[in-house]
Parts: sequence; C-alpha cells; structure tokens
Amino acid sequence: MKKILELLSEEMGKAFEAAGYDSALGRVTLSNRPDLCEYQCNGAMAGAKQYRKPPIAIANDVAGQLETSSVFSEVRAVAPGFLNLKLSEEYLLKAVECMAAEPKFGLEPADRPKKIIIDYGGANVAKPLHVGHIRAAVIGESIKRICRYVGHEVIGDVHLGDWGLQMGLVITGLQDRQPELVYFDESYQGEYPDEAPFTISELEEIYPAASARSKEDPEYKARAMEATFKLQNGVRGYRALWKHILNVSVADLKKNYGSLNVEFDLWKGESDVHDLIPEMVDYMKENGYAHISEGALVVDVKEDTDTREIPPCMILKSDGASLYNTTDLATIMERMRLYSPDEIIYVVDKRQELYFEQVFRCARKTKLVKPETELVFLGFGTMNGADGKPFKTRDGGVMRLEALIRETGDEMYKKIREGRQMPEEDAVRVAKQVAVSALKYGDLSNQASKDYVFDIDRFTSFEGDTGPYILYTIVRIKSILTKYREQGGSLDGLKLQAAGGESEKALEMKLVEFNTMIQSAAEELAPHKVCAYIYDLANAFNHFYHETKILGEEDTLRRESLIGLLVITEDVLNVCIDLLGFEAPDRM
RNA sequence: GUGUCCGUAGCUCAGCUGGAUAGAGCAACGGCCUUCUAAGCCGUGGGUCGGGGGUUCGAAUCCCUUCGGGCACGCCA
Repeated sequence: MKKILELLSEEMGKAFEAAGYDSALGRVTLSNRPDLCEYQCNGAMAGAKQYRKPPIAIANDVAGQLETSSVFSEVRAVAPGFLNLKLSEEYLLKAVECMAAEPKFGLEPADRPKKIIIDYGGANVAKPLHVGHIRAAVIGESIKRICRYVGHEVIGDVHLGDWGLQMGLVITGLQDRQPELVYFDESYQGEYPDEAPFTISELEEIYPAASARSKEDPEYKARAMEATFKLQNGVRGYRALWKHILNVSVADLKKNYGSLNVEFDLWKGESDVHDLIPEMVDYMKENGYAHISEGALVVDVKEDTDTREIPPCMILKSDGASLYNTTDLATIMERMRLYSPDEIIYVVDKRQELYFEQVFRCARKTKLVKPETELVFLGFGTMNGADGKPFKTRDGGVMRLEALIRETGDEMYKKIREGRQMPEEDAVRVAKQVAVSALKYGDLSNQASKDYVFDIDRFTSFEGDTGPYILYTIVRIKSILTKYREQGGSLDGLKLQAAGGESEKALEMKLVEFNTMIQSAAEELAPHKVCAYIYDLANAFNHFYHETKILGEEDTLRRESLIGLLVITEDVLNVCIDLLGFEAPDRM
C-alpha cells in the first residue's frame, strides 16, 4: 500500500488542482503542532509567490475544495497560510485494516531488489572480542535484517582478520611456550593431530603477550614476521597450527556473537583471498593502473574534484608484502566473482573513512567492480564511557565484550529480582534477554555515525527511551491477549472499528507510519529510525492503554476491535525489535 | 597545516529536503493503583539551538565567518 503521507498528499494535490493551482503544492506532512491538527500542508505559502496571491487566499481556495472530503474530517486554513488537517476516523480505519491485511504491513517491496554483501565483523582470530566490536556487530546485524525485510538479498560476512602479523605473533608466542610441538619440526612428515594444542583461554593469553613483546623487542618482531611469512608461504606445520587457531577461535566467536543474536552467513577471512593476490597485483601492473612510488606499489586515486590531497592506494609495501588494502581489494575481487553483488556495505569504525575512500576509488579505477556496483562505507562512532572518552574498564583496560554482556545481564537480573517475583530459572533467562535489548537499543537508538556514551544504569532502566521499556510494553500487550484467550476469546477474525478516542486514533496514526519508517530506515541504513518509531509507538500504546478498558469493555464488537488493535500493535513491535536484533519474553 | 564530523535544557540525545509556541528521556517537584503488569500514566519548572553576519515572508535547519571539541591524513588495521 502507498504511504499514508502520499495518499494524503494526493488528495490534497487534487484539491490544489481543482482550485487552479499546481498539485505538487499539496504535499502533506505530519503536524508539528499536534495541539492544532494531525497533519498539515504548507503548499499555500510555497505557492504564494508563483500565483501572486496572499497565501491565506490560496489556502482558503483549497480548503473550499475539501469541504466534502471523505479523507479529512477537518481542513482549516489558518494565517498566514497553513492548512491544518484532521483525518477522518473512517479513512484511518481503512488504512489500518489495509496494513493489517497486507504482507509486511503494507510495505511496498523494493522496486529494485539488490544483492548486498554486508561486511560487519572485523573480528580477529586469536583475539577476544572487546567492546570496540559491539557496534559493528549490532549495527551490521540490524542493517542486514532491515535490508532483508525490504526485499533485498543480503549476505553477511564476518570477514575475519586471520592472516596478518597477528597470526605470526601467536605462532611465535606458542613456539616459546611449547617448542616441542611437532608443528615446529620442519622435518616432520606425518599427519598432525586433530586436537588443538591449546584452549581458547590460552590463545587469548598468548596474543597480547606476544604483541606487547614484539613492540619492545625488534628481534622478537622479526621472528613473528618470519613466522607470518612461513605461514603465508605454506609451511605445513604452520598451516596446520593456523587451522587449529582458526577453529578454536571461530567456535568462541560464534558463541559470543550468538549471545547478541548476531549471525553471519559467511565466515570468510583475509586468508581466503591470499591466493588471489598475485593475480590481482599482476593485473594491476599489466593494465598500467599500478606504479612504484617511494618503493611501494601504488594506484593513484586522486581526482580533479578533490578538495584535498588523497594519498594513493598502496597495493604492496616497499618490502613487497601485502597489507590491509591488498586483502580488501582482493576480497572485493573475490566477492564479485563468487556473488556478483550489486552493493557491498562496510560497517566499520568511521576513522577508516579515508582509507575506504581510497580502496573504493582504487576498485573502481582498476575495474575490480562494475561501474554500477555500489560500495558503501557506513562508519560508526565510538562507544564512550561516562567521561566522554573511549569506554574502558574501571582500571583503564579494554573491556571484553563477554564481560560487558555478562555485567549487563547481572544488572538486569538484580532489577528483575527487586521488582518481580519470578522463578529463579525464568529470572536468569529473562535477564539475559532483556540485557540484550538494553545493550542493543542503547547502541542502535543513537545515529550510527555518532559517538555515544555507554551508561549501564540508563540502558538497563525500564524507564524512558530504553530497550527494556519497549519490551515491557510488548509484555503488557501479550499479557492482555493471553487473558483474553483464557477467557475464551479468539484472535482470529477480529473486526476493527473506527477509533473511539484521541489516544486510540493517535495509536492508529502511528501504526500506519510503519511502511514509511521502514523504507527510510532501509534507504538511509538507519536503525535508529526504527528505535525512534517503536519508542513513539510504545508511548502511543501506553497512553491508549491507560485511557481504555480493554478486557472490561462490555460491547463485544468494540472489545474485539480493541483486541484487534492490540494484535497489530504487538505484531509491529515484534517485527521492529526483530529488525533491531532482539526479542521479547512472555513475562518480565 | 589540510580535510572532515560535531556543538540544541543540569545530563544523554531527537529534530536539520526551511514553516506556526524547538521536542523526548534522565534528574527535580506534584498527582494517579479494590479494576487488563504503577518496570506504567498525567502534570510543573527548566533553552539567546556555541557566537556573529547573510539569504528568505519565515532559519536549529541553507550560505559565509568565527570560537570550542572529536577524528583522519603512504608502507598499522
């Protein structure tokens, strides 16, 4: 179905036309003065100059055309030339019925469904996820779901860092700890064990230690680079060890991402494109795209329209080694070959914007992608602590994601215990579920590109603009619907009636905004719009709830209508929180 | 230095394809539970939208300028 504002604008446009004005002036928007009207049209003022008439005269002309409108119950021309509108309850009812009957609540399918790859992990093998990873995961997952919902084919890729110096560091660190391992015996010809010679916790100790040491000890760093080199050149033992590291690490990553309802379709990594690099480099050389500059192989990517110097995109370092750019470009090449996507979205820290600009330009210039392939950089800001600086633990360290989730869950559990009587087991489960909503909503309700302050007390609060508040609202609805069914009511075949009051009407008006909201959230890759919408919707519902007896309504048809409205509201809220990547318990 | 983003209530943030009295939440204060989850709802107070200039009938929103802050700027990722 069409968006409500389009429908109203069409109706208004007709009135402008009938009164002798341009129908394009009939654009209707939500009222910014809800005390005066529900919707408004400012076209009379916009057209005043064109028609050399006072705006109020135009507004009066138009209002005259709408006296018998079945769409608007009230059309008022107000100085200096506003058209203040109220919607007829019957028209609104039809719109609500229509959205309830249509798939996806009347959202028009994407006019051009795209195949999209979304790259939103950024996790590194052998390094635990820390709070810095939460934004990519949470935002990327939501965008993946939103894009799918509007009809695109979306492939989520974690794109692991599994091939760089960090692998050499881990291997070197391991060698120091367990030099006797067969993997380090280059004369060894037999099969390597299936079992990894380390656990995830050991792995997580080895990397930071090795990394720290390499920064102070150049000789150690040289060893790590040597190990990296051997790994990348296929030394058997190193490859086998690397496999172990990968497996142990990925199992752990899946667990942690899983606790945030984040799931990837692809677990590809930098290593997957290693073999493509020589081919790509040759291609760039042969076609004259790349040249040597200061010893390194680079592709110039500056353009005449640049307002600043854009450094060239480096393909190989002066020592001939590949770097992040190399694998990112090779990954683009691989993705084009394997999936031929229409669009690739990178959900990464906004500080990498310039870097990705270079990579994108390079990919275009070297024709790694088709001219029409969209390469989108979606940069997110930092999660800060109360001091406005990047979030740290109390002792100044980097907090692990696991710890953040656990602490939020503990906090939630405490609050549930204080406020509710609930069996222990349920309390634990519900606390986890609500904690995920708190974390995700707290993050997603901010514009992705902005930094935000992580405040556990605020996010886990049941009051205000929070995940728990949204869930609480859903739980309330569920509770009523459960009671209704227990009393013998059925949720099938409910017939809606026109709104019986202001708050009911306001709720319906919010509901019919759904398709508009989703479309704009998808186009702008903006989950925070979904948050803002459900917050408004939850408020509209709670307001309505307080004014309206639902189960106590004696008129059966009216009661069914109210229940029907609850069902739609719950469905819409549930769809929205699913798009944000969390779910509601039955009770809380 | 160059570029870029940001500066809105005590705090955290919306609003930014220009519209009528700039909105929420938190915090503060005051009301509402024998009735569907009060983890809720209603109300009160709180603002030179960083400053200045311009465009416009009209600017938080567009343009210029200035101050303050974040971030990025070839061999890290």
